Amino acid sequence: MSVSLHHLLMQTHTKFQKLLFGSLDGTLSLGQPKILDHLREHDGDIQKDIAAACCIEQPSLTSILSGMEKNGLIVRKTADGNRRSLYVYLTDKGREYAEKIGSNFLHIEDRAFEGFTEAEKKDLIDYLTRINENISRKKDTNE
Amino acid sequence: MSVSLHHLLMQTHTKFQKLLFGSLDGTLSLGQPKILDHLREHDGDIQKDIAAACCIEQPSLTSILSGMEKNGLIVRKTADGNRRSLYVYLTDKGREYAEKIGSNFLHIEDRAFEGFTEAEKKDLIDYLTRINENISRKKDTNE
DNA sequence: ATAATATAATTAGACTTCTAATTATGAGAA
DNA sequence: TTCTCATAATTAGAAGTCTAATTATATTAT
Repeated sequence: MSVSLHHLLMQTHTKFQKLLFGSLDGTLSLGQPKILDHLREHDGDIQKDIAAACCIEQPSLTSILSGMEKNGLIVRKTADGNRRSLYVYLTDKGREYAEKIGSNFLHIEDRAFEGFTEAEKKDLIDYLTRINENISRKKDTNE
Repeated sequence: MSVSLHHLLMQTHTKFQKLLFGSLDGTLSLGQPKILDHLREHDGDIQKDIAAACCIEQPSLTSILSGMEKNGLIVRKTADGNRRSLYVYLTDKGREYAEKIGSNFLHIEDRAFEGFTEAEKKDLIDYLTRINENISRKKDTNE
């Protein structure tokens, strides 16, 4: 019996996360890096969209953002007279950490791809994207 | 800027986990399935090895196993006059759930691999294995 | 044998994450 | 307008996860 896909995904994802976290200076807590990494390219998203992109539920995000706001990494604002949605923005301090995280992720990916040709890299990304689409699709129960 | 590897891993792994959990009957809590899946083929492992295989720290495992033992899914025993290591065994009830989990994982993997040729499947597994080795290796700091 | 070191598991305490329920707001229909 | 339904965020409470420190046991060296 060979290695299962889900076990490989678990192992690889967990190691990635731990490598990133270990590359930081101890200021951030475990749930924060992924949020900062997302905001780095999506500053101003509303909370609902951040939660979806970071693969966590909204209540989990509420909890993490409260800590981040208290520590001056982000601010939450309403806009357009819409008082239901909250728009989230990086502060200068948050931006600094976000850039650091982005850069560290790049280094870790370089290391992960050591020995890969460009074609292999592309294939892996394509395969994972297809896997992702396959399991995201609502299951066809009747055809 | 294309999708990053770590984001794809996060997304795919999380969806895998949620699909599996959603396929169960609500009896198990979130941390338990991966332990049962491991014990399915490694009954009698000591806790240290289970933690490593399931990519969690020992204290996290202690916490999950306590609940599982209380719910009659596993038992912990000493052996060989060694009172330091604890060997973990599935009960009949635990075995039932473990088999169910194994079978559900297979179905989810089938769905994940929809549209893949055998060669593509093999390549994906190989690539992930290489990624995994690359980021597991101690970093060469001086050569 | 005894002391020093290493190892397996646990405890303690903080943060993350989940689901279910609640609050507040927005949008659409009668 | 006003009622109903939908949506965004939060609260509440339980379980998972982490690191640091502790307990208990085993191994190694003197």
